[in-house]
Amino acid sequence: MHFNEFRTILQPHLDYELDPESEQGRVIMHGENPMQVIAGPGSGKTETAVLRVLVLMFVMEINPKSIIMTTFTEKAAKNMRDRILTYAGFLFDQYPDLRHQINIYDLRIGTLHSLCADIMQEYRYTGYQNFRLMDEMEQYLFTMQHSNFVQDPERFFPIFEQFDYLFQGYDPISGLSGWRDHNYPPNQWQRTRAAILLFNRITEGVIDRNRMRQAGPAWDLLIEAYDQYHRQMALHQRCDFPTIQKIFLEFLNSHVGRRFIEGDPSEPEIHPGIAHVIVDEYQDTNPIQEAIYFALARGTHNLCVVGDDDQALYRFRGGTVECMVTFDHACRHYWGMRSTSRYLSVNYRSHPAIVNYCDEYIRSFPVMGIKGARVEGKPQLSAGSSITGTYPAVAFIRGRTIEDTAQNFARCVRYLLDNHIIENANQCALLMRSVKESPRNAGHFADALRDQGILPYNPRSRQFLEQEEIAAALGAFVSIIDRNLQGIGGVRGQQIRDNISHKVEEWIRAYDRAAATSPALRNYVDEARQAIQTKTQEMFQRRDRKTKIGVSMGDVYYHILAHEPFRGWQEDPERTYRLGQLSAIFEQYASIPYLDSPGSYRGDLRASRDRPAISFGWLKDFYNHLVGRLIASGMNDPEEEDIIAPPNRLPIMTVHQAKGLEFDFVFVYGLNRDVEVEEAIHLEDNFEPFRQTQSYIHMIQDQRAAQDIVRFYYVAYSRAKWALIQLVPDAHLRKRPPGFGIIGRNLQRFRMTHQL
DNA sequence: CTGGGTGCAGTTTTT
DNA sequence: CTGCACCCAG
Repeated sequence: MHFNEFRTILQPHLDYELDPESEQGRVIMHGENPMQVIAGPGSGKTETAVLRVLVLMFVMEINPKSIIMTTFTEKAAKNMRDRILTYAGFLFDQYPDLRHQINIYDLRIGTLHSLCADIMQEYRYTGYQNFRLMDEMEQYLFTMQHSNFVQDPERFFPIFEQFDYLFQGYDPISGLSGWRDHNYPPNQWQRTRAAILLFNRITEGVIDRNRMRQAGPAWDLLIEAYDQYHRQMALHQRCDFPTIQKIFLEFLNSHVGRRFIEGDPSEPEIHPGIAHVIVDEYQDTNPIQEAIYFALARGTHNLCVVGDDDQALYRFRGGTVECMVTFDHACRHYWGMRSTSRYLSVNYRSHPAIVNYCDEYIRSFPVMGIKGARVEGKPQLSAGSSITGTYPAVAFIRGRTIEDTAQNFARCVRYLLDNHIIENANQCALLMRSVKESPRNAGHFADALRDQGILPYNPRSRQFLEQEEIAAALGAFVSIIDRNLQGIGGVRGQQIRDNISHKVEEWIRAYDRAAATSPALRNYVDEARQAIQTKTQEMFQRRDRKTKIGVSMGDVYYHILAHEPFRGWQEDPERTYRLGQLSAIFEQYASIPYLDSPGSYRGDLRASRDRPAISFGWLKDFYNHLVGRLIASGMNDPEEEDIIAPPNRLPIMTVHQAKGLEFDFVFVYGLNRDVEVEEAIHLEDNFEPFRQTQSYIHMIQDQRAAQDIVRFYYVAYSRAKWALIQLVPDAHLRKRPPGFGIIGRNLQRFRMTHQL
């Protein structure tokens, strides 16, 4: 198909001109060799990437199977796939025969992790056979129980000292902040968290292990712990998120991988090779992902990366905007060639005043002018949307206290609705750092909205454990296995014991409330407890040296759910979803094998050898590992998959959640975020000397911390289409001289706008 | 408008 | 434990 036909078919479905001579057109029509597309907010970067893929398939007649397209999140990947299917549908409608020639479903599109898993599966790569990819919770439980870093703190003490900054934060379980007494190791939860951070860093940072080993005893020990953790994963056929990428990189360098990348002329249908690699959200790429992309495209050099260096938000995950800023450098390093740079700088999303505000905002910070902070030669944003009007498109709302500010905000939304400036509350969004409904965070805002008769939509408020059905299910479970809460006595640390028993008592009260309406539930719980009691008694009298009771956690849990009120609750999809999540967590815990006895799992209730009861050690581990983790983590409510916010609900979200989205009215709260050098920055610096690809950019920690904050607000501000309204309680202005530091400048800038 | 005392709550994000 | 939001006295 010629491009002109392609354009004629699609143009009626687009709200902009598809022009091959425009900057967008040049991206779409770009042929061979590496290209980076630097695209500002609202410039249609995903649309451009999608059209490029369509042109590759329909105009340039590239086999879909040889095109790889990836992005950062599942949601974004789904969005891209949907758009491609929609546009491809229009093209097929005009040329039905093409359906037989172009199989759109062959396109390799998804998050990098899902592609890694799929491709290695397809090629039956021996390094990744029957592995279970662990999610965050599983990795946590697995690491806690299988890593010597956690299990043998004496040996790895030097690492704790070396990375003491990983133990500085507040620990919700022990109620302590920081690692106070260096005569003792940090507690097991802190050690687990640190182990995961360090292990993930080593993998994601593409670390040269030999260089690290030679750097000193603590580094040598770290590699020892890392290797031991990886041996455990291999032994138990498990894999974590960074490691699947590491294995994939090994696959790409293997014989099979070569066939995948370069193709197999004897079977071109099955192994066409990789012709094009297109990566969206490239600014959040980490070194191992960069290595994967350059490996995938090594045959043709057709690597197209799309992103906005100013919207990099994922340093905590090892993401480094450096990958974007130094893309050209990387192309020279890997392939000895230069890349083409394209800039999409017309914003089609926002009112010109907002575009201006965002652009001036990011350029007003001297720290953003440092070499390496932004892509060189990046043009200013220009406004291209049809939104006009002389109303105050950038404004702020003040209040004496947080509560006042929240009420003024809710009144403003009410006003917008009453005067039909907006038709639906879901045209707005409230963006803030934490959406927990506590007084410092979203609490007052959610309440104020409700007072105005506007329901907030806040599925990520992490109120999992506070939900009646969850508390009741856990309470029933504990009532069966440990009615007197004896196992809690095995948890070390007074404060920790208190916190855990406080929570567990809450659950038991919730169970009591549920049982009050359901005698059958109470019957079951009492009988089950009795049965376990009898069974352990028998085993004890028989002097049975085995400890298997023959009952699993899952059995008990599902029997609980089979009774009222849980049965009735299962008609509510949200409650069902939450109970399902709890069962998944139980299942994850249950499936963790014991270190010493293969074939036996945590999920099997164990009897004590010394007393007629459930094993104290088993109960202790249950509280320590599962209950402790549940209390510390906080889980989110189910979210509607395709809907950002249901009708008549006002979404409250974090800036990260809002990334990639747009709203007519955006309210931003929490402009007083302070510059702090977080642990991700320390880790970056600590691991930098061992990276296989050395960094070209050297910025001091404070500069990187400041840039992160500027980018954070930039993402928030640039979500707004019609109006951007900042919410500022007086307390946030105190002790912050305008113009002083990042926050002061932030505050100075909003003061130049209108007060509502 | 400032400073000290009191009371309460305790990041966030992804695969 | 630390840090902030808020209150009230000056």
